[in-house]
Amino acid sequence: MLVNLSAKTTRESGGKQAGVQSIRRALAVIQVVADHNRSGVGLSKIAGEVGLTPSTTHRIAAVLVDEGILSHNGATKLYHLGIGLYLLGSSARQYQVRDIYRDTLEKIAEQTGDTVFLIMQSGYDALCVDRVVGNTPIQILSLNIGERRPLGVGAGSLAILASLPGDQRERIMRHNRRRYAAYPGYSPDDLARMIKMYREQGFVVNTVTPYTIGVGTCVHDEEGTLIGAVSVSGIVSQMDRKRQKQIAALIKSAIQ
Amino acid sequence: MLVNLSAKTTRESGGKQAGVQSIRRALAVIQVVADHNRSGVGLSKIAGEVGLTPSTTHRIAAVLVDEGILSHNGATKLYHLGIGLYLLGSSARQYQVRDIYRDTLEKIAEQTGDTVFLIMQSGYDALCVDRVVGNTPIQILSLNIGERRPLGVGAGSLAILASLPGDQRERIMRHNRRRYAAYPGYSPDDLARMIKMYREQGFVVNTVTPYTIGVGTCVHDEEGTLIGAVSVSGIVSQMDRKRQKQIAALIKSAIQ
DNA sequence: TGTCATTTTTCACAATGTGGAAGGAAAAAA
DNA sequence: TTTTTTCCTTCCACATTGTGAAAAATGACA
Repeated sequence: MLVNLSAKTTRESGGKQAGVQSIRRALAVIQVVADHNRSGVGLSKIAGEVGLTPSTTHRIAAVLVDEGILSHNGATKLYHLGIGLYLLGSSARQYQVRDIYRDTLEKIAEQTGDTVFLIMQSGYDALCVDRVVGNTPIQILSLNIGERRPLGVGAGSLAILASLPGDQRERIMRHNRRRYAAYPGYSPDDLARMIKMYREQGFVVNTVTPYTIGVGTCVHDEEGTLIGAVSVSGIVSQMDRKRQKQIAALIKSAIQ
Repeated sequence: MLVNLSAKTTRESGGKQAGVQSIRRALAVIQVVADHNRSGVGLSKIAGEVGLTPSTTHRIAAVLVDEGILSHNGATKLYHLGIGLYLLGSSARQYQVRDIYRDTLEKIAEQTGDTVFLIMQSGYDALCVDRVVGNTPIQILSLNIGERRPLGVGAGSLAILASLPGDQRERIMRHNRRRYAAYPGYSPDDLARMIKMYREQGFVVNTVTPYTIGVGTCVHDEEGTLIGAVSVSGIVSQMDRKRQKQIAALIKSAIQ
């Protein structure tokens, strides 16, 4: 074998799981085409960039075209992204707000030096839609983009829960009751206290990962509809009461 | 084998090409998750819908999660679409206008009964971004969504070329000179004549597929920037000069 | 505590995916 | 024009990769 992408000489060695080579390769092909989507890419260039033989690349690209993920121009022989990929991506519209708040998050991260999160509600969950890290040496990365937590767990997550109408909030908390048990400091009493805090002062402060503190507040659109929440996380020692208030004020002014 | 998705008993039988089973399966898994993206889906439901065993489905879903295409909630065991899929879909932004003009195209298709196309420029190509078929028994489907033609070939395509500034137009026509040769009725003289027609009367009429005629005109945004073109295709016998003008007027009023 | 419904891991087997080689097709050079 | 080069596509023997039944693990519910 000329190329050995995932460095696997025998099954299961190397660490990566086995049995999915071709799927990984297909995704790599799609990524290369995405990188050259504007002008299009030829087969041999794709093959070169993913490190496969032209024949294997051709077979993979042919299925992707057949499935509408890529499109192929018979005259120019160039591959572009297909309508199928766009439609699939459009199904993932939970991430759309990301584009709107990117700049705002970056601004907050720059001014605080801490990690900033954009959180949205998704059913009974809080979904992390975006994350920007600051330039402070210690960053809180316990929550990745695309990850979910029970609605209520985490600063942004809790801010959303607290600002929901009472009946919805009750239903969600009842549904998540068992899930809260996995997090220390999320007893019904703790939750009630934090929700009250949010309603009184307009932001919430809490801890999910030990030794860290998050400060969060909700984001609404011009009409006052709830969109999601923005939160900033740092280590406990750098998050005294005064700084918490400053950060809450900073978030609010950044999101207008 | 319990299930036989692409009906393939021995290699290469059945018609579909061999050697890509797992990629097709992975795409099927993504599609099922997309269908249940709002609420999330469990493994056994995915397995049931794509017709695979839980173990195979699990392996496929695990790679997709690892690659960020899907996301998986460890607590609820539900799968959702991942940020990776959204980002890939965002790379295919050439299809974005589609969402804006969908309704307009459908309206035109209903009123004319013919096939309506939304065409955009993409480099030296015209890209078919959307297509809506009418209710007339004969429909012109020679151009599929995602397909490309040299800019200038086709009614919408030609309308775009004709409305570009002179120097750009020259450069594109020079680049495409050889490609035009594949289409009858696309000599330099023919092209010049059709471009002149567009500039004089605001729409263009031409033939790519024999026995069919397309009528096309450009779409601009509020500021007058060129977005693309809309065209209507029907069979020659139903496209006399009078109807061509009617259709051109109809398109123009529909797109405002 | 035990039962039931899931998800996850394991493993022997062969079907699927592989890439070298050869055939085409089209562009570039002579 | 013909030759050379480059790139795309098809073919096929081989073994790596993907498969699914079964077993193990997890968790919900009573």
